[in-house]
Amino acid sequence: MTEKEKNLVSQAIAAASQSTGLDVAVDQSSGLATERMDCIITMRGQSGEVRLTAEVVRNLTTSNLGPVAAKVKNLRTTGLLIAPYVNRNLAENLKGMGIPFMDSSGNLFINVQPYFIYVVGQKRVEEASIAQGSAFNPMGLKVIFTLLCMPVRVSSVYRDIAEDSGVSLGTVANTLAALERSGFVVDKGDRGRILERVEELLRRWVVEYAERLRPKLLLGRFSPVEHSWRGMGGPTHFLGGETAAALLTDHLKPAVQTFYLKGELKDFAIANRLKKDPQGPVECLKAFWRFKYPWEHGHMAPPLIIYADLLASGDPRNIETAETIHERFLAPYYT
DNA sequence: GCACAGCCAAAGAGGGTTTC
DNA sequence: GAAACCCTCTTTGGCTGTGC
Repeated sequence: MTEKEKNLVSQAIAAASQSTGLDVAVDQSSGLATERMDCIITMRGQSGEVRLTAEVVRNLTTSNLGPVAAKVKNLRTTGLLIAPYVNRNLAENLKGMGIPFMDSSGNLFINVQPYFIYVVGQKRVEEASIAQGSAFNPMGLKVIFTLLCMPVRVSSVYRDIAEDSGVSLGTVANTLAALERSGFVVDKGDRGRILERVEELLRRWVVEYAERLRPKLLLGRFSPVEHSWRGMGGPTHFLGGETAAALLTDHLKPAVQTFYLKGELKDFAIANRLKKDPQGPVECLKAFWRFKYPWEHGHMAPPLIIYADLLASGDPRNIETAETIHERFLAPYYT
């Protein structure tokens, strides 16, 4: 965790102690003082003690609620989301999903035996902005995406990684250095570099992608004149999100059709008779990766993109389908 | 000596904030 | 709402180190 994330944890703990009267603290043996992202929060009162594995999220919004929720749910122990501020709407959503949270203003939801605590509506306190580790800025996320799609690439020379990721050499150097500092990349000297804690890196990438990179990739939304997404996808555009997931799992009827474009938006819109509509069900994003993902569904975006799109939607059925995508197309390559 | 890989400093671009 | 300012991020280009 960065210093500012540690500060956020400290603020949230202090606020939680005040609003609940419980003794809330960080288990110092859990790794808060290290570079690890998680830490263990203990809550003690007359009824007993509970231990929760905390995940710090700098900027919790409805758009990244899905991936964040999935990440916390996937923790092996009971998770706890710590954010700078959780408004009433977000609090209701998190409570509905059964995800414990606390913020630096004293809002919190805990439903872990023997405690049930729900505090909402506390006003936002002045918050320190949480600095982002440089690996998880938009350009860094492109590099990490390349490494997650092709883990062997981590041992390639910087220039090849830069080319595949569509970023500069300096960005690759900065990103790999940051990943090394956080233990996601280990330099084995003559034996090259290796990716570590891949699953954790993947979960973190998905959250940060929804929040920081995906909004920058959005080229526009459209209404289809004809409803004919089946059979689409090719060298200049890839199916993503619900559209690809529907074909891969037969578990969804896509409400939103997502396309990642290599070519010009104008050409794609004309060819497919799309009408500009900010609320339309067709979304077009820029395909930022430069490599050919090695799988049989060449007309689709890489599975990591599909997985991230589904989680970013925040829809419970999409989140369920995302986990199917994860089990079938991602997990086998990381474990 | 040459080619390649990695690192680093400086400059530019872009986005956010403040002021009028 | 527009302009000015500031800060952060990213790229560029050159330097150094290493291997052949």
